[in-house]
Parts: sequence; C-alpha cells; structure tokens
Amino acid sequence: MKYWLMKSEPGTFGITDLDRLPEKTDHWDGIRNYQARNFMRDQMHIGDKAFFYHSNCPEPGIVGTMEVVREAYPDFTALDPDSHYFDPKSSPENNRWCMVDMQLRDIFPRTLTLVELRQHAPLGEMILLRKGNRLSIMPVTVGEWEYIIGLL
DNA sequence: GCCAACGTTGGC
DNA sequence: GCCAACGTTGGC
Repeated sequence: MKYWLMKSEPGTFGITDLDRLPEKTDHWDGIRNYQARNFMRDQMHIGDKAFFYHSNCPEPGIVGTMEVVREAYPDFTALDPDSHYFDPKSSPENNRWCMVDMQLRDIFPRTLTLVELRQHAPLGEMILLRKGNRLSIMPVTVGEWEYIIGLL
C-alpha cells in the first residue's frame, strides 16, 4: 500500500464537499499534469491512502485523509467542451487524462497547516515542502505519513 | 493581486 | 532538439 497527498482548492472542491457526497466518494477529475497523471495511472491502487490538502486558500494545509476506491479510468471532463478541464487534443479513443475515485476517511479536528509542517525537521524532505513544488498529486513516505498523523 | 517557479507549446 | 514565449500553480 502506498501513501499520497492530493491537492484541491477548497473554493472549488474542499473536504466538506466530499463529505456531503453519497458514500463520501468522488472522482478526482481535472488533473492536467503528466507527472501527477502518471502517479495515478501507474501507481495508485485500491486501498492506498491519501492526505486531502487544501491549496490556494487562506490557510493551506492537510485537512483529512481519503482512500482509493477505484483505480485509474478515463477522465470524461477532458472530452466535454463545456468543462473547464476540456482538452481539445483528447478523444474518446485517445483520452490523455485519467482519474481515480476517492472516498473520505477522516476529517482532522484541525488543519495541519503548511506553516506548521515546515516547522518539523523530519518532514524536510517532503515533496510538498520543496521549493517550487507544484505537483497536485504526490507520493508520501510511510514515515512522513505516520509522523504527520502523530501531530494531531 | 503579485510574482517565482515550473510545465507546455510551437517555431525554427 | 533547442529555447523563447506563454500559461498555470499556489504561497504570500
């Protein structure tokens, strides 16, 4: 089993939005970065766990956990001309993009903010904390996962 | 709203 | 295959 971190803007889709959905499950659509896509397509498996990270908001940070409940399948929003995520270079026969289904596990009692995470030396190597990082889906090591859970 | 960092595109 | 121009991300 692997561990991940997945970013979403709470103004678009936050953890409370996931909490309100049937089965607390949704497809993680709109990933338009090859590295993030490759992680989903090649390495994410049912049962993997992921941190839900709120980005581009007043208090960026980790707000809870999720679990992979469906492995990669075509991201239909790439084929929808009305979608913000429409990709004219994708077709039903050759859709460049994929998504996975995620189910909510825990909502943390407080946000583990980016500011707080940066204060912990054991997390110094986290991809999230590296300068210039922009990945929206990234792997997390077991050590990092357990350390972060321990901060709660 | 600014802007640094980085990814993607496309001309050559 | 290089690289300038452009677009996007996301913290601040």
